[in-house]
Amino acid sequence: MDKVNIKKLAAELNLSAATVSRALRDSHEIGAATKARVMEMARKMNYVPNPSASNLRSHKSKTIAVIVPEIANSFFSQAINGIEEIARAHNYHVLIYQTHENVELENAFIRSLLSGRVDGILISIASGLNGERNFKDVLPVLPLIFFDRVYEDIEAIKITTNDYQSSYTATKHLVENGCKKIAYLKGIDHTPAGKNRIAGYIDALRDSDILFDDRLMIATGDEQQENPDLVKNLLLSQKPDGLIASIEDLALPCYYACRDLGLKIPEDVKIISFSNLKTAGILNPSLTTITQPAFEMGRTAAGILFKILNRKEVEPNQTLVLDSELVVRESTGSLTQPSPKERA
Amino acid sequence: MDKVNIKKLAAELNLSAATVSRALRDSHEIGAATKARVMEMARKMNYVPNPSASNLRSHKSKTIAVIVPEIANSFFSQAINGIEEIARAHNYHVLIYQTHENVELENAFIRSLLSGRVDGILISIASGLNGERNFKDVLPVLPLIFFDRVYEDIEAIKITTNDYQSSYTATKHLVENGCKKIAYLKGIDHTPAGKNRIAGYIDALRDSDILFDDRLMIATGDEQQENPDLVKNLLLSQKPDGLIASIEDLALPCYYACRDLGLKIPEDVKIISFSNLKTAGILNPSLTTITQPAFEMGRTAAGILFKILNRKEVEPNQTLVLDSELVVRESTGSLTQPSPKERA
DNA sequence: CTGTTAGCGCATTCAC
DNA sequence: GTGAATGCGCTAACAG
Repeated sequence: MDKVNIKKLAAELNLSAATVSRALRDSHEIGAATKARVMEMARKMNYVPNPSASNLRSHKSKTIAVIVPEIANSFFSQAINGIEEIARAHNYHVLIYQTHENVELENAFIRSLLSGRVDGILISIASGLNGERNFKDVLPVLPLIFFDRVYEDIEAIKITTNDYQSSYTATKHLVENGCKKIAYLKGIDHTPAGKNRIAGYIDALRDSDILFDDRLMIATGDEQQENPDLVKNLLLSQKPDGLIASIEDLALPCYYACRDLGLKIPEDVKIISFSNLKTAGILNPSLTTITQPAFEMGRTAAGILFKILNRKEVEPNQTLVLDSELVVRESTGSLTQPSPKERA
Repeated sequence: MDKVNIKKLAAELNLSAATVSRALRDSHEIGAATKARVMEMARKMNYVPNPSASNLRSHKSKTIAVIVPEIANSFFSQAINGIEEIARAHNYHVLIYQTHENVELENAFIRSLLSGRVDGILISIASGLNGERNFKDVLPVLPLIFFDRVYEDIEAIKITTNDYQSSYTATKHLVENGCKKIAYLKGIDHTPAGKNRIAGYIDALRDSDILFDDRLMIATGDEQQENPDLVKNLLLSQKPDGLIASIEDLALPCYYACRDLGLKIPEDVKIISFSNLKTAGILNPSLTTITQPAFEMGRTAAGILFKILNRKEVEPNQTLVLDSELVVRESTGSLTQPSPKERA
């Protein structure tokens, strides 16, 4: 039975419930000897505190929420990994919600979290057009930290990656490897990340004295089905010698499009894709990827949240920008060192 | 402020707290008119119920826990995706814990969940040697459902995939495609899944009149670093013409080993890997994979849990076996249809 | 159909 | 240092 509560512990120890409660919380006004006795008995009786009762009284849930578009996405699952580790270190619990890019669902989640169920929220927002968002209602009530998919129209703590820079670097990398016509495959292009990636591409072209040709920049769809054809059409009509896939899901369509057309990678077309798949190099030894520090981002976001929860100094409304990594794989077989085992 | 509670609502409405509570919970003993009034006022006053108070009284947390070895693993993240969707449909919240294959951590999580924090647990157990497990202490207190990594020494509801059959099929597939010497790369081999995969391989060889040669079955390590070399040694010393990678992480080492040795896939060596990576086909058009129905498994496990929570009929101690899928990719470019968009 | 009473388990006043 | 009382917000049990 799980009926062991503070009262029973107290009775067993000939102490009052208040004393036991204090001893368990390691209060300074309890003698060391008593504390030891209480702890010992708690262990022996297999006492487990009731979090609901504790929350109700203390207004601390020991729980944080993570809201992301999709869990089964290598970036977000790595970020959640990082968050979970930090939470665990603080003896906190982690609630997970996925919005599937649906803003209304996101709002519903947030609303339901305004009830004291959690002490803070980490969010990577849904890409749905920025309709009604009620983030402003959250901030006075709970710490809210944005990571990766940040919300622009609000002053808050935000953690992103240098999308502009990495896209710029990627484009430059292709130029330096001889590409003259570099195409860009857009993903979700109304987010800050999407915009920054496009800007980096365009600026890198400009700085390389290559004329930007908007026929080389195409929108892609949600479905895996159509994208290979979109890329094929692009390859046929524009004959680019380089491709930048601005999101992970576009790497595979590029690969298949090239194969179907008999184009060799990287001899005929060089490809760089944004991707957090650890096995991305598998695609082709020549596939260069831009990898976001998802795990680190999760840890960082959670770290800041716990600083706030522990009332430590935190720079308000800061925007932290973490570096992405351009991973170039040589066809010699020695692949650039992947990031070290993350949980080491 | 979030100070609106049932009492204030009641005062505003000239009703008792109990009536308001019942109205909000849509109790059948409240008149439609009153319900409407209450709901209206609740909305107007922006009332959000306090879950801790509710839990404390009702012993229902509206929360379930998911315990997995790693979140950032395509199989588990897809499973969590499925779980989250079902939980969402039931207006439940989902707590996530990762054990990193550490049994003690797993025990600690479970122990902390015996406090009323959750109404049920879905678990895929850590692979650490089956030391002290306290699953038996859980069952009388909470519904506990095992998925994928099930615990053998307990009577409980378990959901797995047909590891034996899929490994058997994979081996047969290689034989039918001309392989005579098929090597097997072991992952974690003391789990039921690991054992079943090995058994399927061995039985398929036997049924194909191929002598099992244990030099063709090698253990692999945790680190990406060493595995390519292990595979290389195997390829050099045994010269197999087929490889079965029993876990996802082994596909890449196989690929690199072949490349480093100048072996062509699939001409010189055919490879089949267990893998849940949607982009696995990316490796090589000829890579055949065995894909587990992770999403479906998550949905199924959660579905059964909610049946239990809703006191519906559930066959006790059932073991459900879902089918894995052998996905053969043709080098013609038409890849076998991937599973349909999961959240459709 | 609605109100009154009581108490879930704990942490925080105050006393002493 | 410790104990006795009080109430966090809600819902179950019992009235009526």
